[in-house]
Amino acid sequence: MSSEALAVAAGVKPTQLRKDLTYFGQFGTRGLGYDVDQLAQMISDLLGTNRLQPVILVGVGNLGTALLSYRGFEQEGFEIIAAFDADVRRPRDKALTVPLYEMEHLGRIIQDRGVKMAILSVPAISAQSVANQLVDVGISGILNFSPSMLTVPESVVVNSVNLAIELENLSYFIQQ
Amino acid sequence: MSSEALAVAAGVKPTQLRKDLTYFGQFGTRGLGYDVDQLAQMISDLLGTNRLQPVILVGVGNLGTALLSYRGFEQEGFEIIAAFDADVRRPRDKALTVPLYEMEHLGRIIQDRGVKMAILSVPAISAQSVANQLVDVGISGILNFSPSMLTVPESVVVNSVNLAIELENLSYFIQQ
DNA sequence: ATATGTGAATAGGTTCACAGCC
DNA sequence: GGCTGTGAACCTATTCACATAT
Repeated sequence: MSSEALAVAAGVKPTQLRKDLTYFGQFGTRGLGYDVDQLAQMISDLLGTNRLQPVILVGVGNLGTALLSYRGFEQEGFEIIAAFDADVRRPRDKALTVPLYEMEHLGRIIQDRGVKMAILSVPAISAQSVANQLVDVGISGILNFSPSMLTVPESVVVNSVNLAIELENLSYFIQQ
Repeated sequence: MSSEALAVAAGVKPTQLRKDLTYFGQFGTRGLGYDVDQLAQMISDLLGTNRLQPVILVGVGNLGTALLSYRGFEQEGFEIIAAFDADVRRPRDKALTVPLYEMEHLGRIIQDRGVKMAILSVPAISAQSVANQLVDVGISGILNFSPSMLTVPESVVVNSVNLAIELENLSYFIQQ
């Protein structure tokens, strides 16, 4: 497949796609294009999604519950192996398939299962305190859904997704 | 409040914050800083979040249900006034507070309520077809949660959030 | 003939440094 | 004295143009 065709599929320009790929090596054949399987394998290796990665989720409220039942993660090679909440007895409307634990078991489970990444879906007010706990037990990546700035050591990576801001963004660009 | 203090709160550099603000005007006082209330008002005007904006949601599955019960949107001035699904009778585990309609009522409700923006949380397979329907009934902004590239007319703005990609992103940066 | 890989050119965004104003 | 606003300098990212390989 040519960079032209791949670029159309990805919604970028062909030169952009080629330039980006070359930062990681040479994967195409001149006059021919790219081997899609080989390319997918390479990207999967690069992202670490070639083998199933265990992930935990902290904060099983509305959003947390939805993220637990969201199929998209496992399709990309992630498995949410455990969920944690400050109140495990709080009423929840769905029979969870993922085991739900008290916060005190965080350290043990992360260590036992070699978990590197955590999904954080707690209210803004407790986000920093839970982030601190995650850092303490050795988590190295946090996907933060709470609308708050997290302060963490340099060695820990935070990726924040703020759903309300995504809507605000859209609201700005459609200028009413 | 100084740009220094605001920048710390926002997690950016003070010069960045000042430069960005000046693209929309002059809001600070030299030697003194910014009036926070006035600044918040200005940004709210700019984003169109100064008055409550009606929004609809299409696709009431796992993620859609969660988004409906997510409080973050209304806090920022958005109200999800209606939800739509191809199958309104599909079993759902939560008593929805938002009215749920068949897709055929899309046009009428959008017109009646002056809705400009839609949240799209349908499976990837039906995303483009539903996006087309949204465009047809006059929606001008789509917040897309499905893992697919949407093709829409120039006049329509799409903002895509792919939760799995956000995790992959994190996975890459923590290089295992 | 066709399509990649890449240096050079261009565009875009961030930071610096300081003049200007309170 | 303190802090904003902003041109200039710098850095990063995208696009062009074409040599290179099949």
